[in-house]
Amino acid sequence: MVRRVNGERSVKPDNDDRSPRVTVKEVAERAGVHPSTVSRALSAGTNRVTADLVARVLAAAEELSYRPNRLARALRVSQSSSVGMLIPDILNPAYPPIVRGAEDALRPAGLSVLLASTDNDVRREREFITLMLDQRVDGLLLATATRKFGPLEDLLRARVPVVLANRGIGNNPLPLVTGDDILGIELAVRHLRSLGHQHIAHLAGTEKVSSGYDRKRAFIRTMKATGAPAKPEAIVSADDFTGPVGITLGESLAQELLRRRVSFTAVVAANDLLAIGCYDVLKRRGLTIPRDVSIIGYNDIALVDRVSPPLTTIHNPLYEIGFTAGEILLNAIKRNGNPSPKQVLAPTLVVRQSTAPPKNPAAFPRSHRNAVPAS
Amino acid sequence: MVRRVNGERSVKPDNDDRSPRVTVKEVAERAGVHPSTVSRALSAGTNRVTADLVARVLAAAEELSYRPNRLARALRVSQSSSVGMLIPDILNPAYPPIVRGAEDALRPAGLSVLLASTDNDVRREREFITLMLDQRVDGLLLATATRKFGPLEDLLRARVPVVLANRGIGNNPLPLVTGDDILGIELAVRHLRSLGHQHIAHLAGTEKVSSGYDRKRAFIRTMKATGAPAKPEAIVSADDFTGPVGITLGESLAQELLRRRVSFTAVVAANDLLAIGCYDVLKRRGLTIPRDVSIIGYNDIALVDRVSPPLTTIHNPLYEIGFTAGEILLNAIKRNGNPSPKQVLAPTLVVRQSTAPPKNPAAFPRSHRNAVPAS
DNA sequence: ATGAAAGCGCTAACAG
DNA sequence: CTGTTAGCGCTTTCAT
Repeated sequence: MVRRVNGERSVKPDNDDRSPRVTVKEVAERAGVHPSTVSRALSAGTNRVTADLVARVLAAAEELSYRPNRLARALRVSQSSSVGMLIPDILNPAYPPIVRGAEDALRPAGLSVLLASTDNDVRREREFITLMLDQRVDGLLLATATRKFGPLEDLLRARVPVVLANRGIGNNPLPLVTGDDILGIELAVRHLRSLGHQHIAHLAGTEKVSSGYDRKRAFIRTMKATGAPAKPEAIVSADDFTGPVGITLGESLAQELLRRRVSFTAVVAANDLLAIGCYDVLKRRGLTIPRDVSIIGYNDIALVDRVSPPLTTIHNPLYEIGFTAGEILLNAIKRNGNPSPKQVLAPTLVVRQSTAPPKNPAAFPRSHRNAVPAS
Repeated sequence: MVRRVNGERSVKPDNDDRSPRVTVKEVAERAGVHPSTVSRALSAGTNRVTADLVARVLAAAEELSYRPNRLARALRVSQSSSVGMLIPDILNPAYPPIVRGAEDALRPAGLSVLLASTDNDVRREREFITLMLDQRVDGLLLATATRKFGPLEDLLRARVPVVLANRGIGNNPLPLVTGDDILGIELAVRHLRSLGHQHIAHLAGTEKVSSGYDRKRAFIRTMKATGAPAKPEAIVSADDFTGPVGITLGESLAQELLRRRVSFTAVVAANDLLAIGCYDVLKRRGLTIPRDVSIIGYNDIALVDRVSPPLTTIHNPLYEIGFTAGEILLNAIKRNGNPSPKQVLAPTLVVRQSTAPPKNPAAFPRSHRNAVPAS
């Protein structure tokens, strides 16, 4: 296609002026030994080769500034010393900490991580998974799983260690590390309830991923458990909209909520970005946070402690999730015991200034535990 | 070290129950042709193989769910179809957009991006560079360059296409894509000057990287050019502190500035994170932004439009920087002409609410262009 | 302890 | 147009 761009100067596929790199063979020549000896000296050191030969080989390698070709090595030993990691969106501030955690767990063991961002697109996800498999990664770290997870079959068949981070799949056959979404939402709702809120709305993430699904269910359950069952109209779901999770989506959800004319004095958002989007809409409507309505987010991403007002949120141990997932993957690769199928890390409530008692403190004694008819 | 965890079940290096994947050979057998024909059919399609053979091969490949081993291919053709990308810190919100841009430029061309975060550590940077070179990446995208750039020699010797993003090195022999830091700071300073500020401080980034260095120099120059030469004490530099760029560093810088008891009514920060750190310190001192002091940031990272008060800043086209760098690298890899040595993208001023005229509007008519004695 | 030879999976050069 | 042969750079038997 792009052939013959340069007319005269491309007789050969011009692979000649690129990196004529040093190989074991040349090191061997210089050290006066056989290539296989070089390999041994370099990997096993003085265990399988006499000390002075090791020295000679090392010297030769040094002088020629030899660097082993990892591709060749990987092909031979069928281990690439790399793992693939998939995240849904690199622009979503929740993921960098997870990535960082995973890297910190894997790197010291000599595993490099190949990162890819799928844009929440299942097609892209599939593509990347097969790409990484074709690359013969030693393991896979997925932070992109959806509840009904298409690639699952392929993955199980590929027999490569896989661990899920942050998002699980239904009836999970794969090890998973996640924050405790149920507990997190419980913390959020109870915080609001104890402040005196009775009418609480929920900006729900997509039910296609476990975090969205679990948080929504936990919301419903906890509301009921605390004697203030949520009205269905008070829950607006990301699934009714398109576009990436983010502030804009939060705006759409909040607008929809307002449109429904359901009364509420507080909202729990499925994540911080949605909460921020909600801020905007409410402010534009002339509402003040938290005086008119309280808002609580989820994840505790960077800078939400600086927005106006500072966001009360559920701190999700994102770094630890990534780190633990990395550790588990590492064990799986090294074949140390059986990985725990599921590891759930506890979130914490961090109270800042976006939540306060409702303006008209509801007549709602703390001891009262009976359900109020929904709607 | 972790040997013999499982006692009995590890006689062989247990490489037996892992992925017995299908190879060309097996596809060839099933299709009743020679392996090389399979290779041809799969890559050149109907150009170099009869249509029905192609069909048969494709069918066989499909049935066996054959996936080519990219490692083997890469070894053979000495092209890995991947490029390495280094960023200083994945937790710094300025970098994800650059990464995303680069990915968007490279992916459609079939190049996958291997990302690594160096933690601003030159040792780690070196490690990663050699690692990627050992991995035979087709090109390198560095957003980590320091002004005196250690690995330069190695890089030039390796003869692999390299392009720098966001940060240049002194007297650059490598293609570079960056925002126009000089212009950006000029915009910032002139904005403040036109508001009437005369005493402006600068929270400078490290001089070890071009952006920090250029911005600081531009600050000094523009201050002088607008007739308000900066006092040396009004410039505090990240180099006097340790730790990662971030909010905490911004706090340290601001504290140091205060400690120096130099008077100022505005500060231009070398980046948004420093500006946010400055917010905190000033607020804690009981100062109000922008009433008591104006602050302007740099980069326009996510959420700074939501902090309190919304940050006036210089919008750096980060995504475009990444994208353009990716394109240039792509051209270099494909050998299309010579890459432009340097491409500078224009930033823009985005005025929000952290800047305002100084409390005591200086007697400083717009037409006045003479220097005021410094200190 | 070291050398020889084979082969990981693929593709390119050469015949026919 | 297709089969044969060889080899990318490395490691790992197998001999010696």
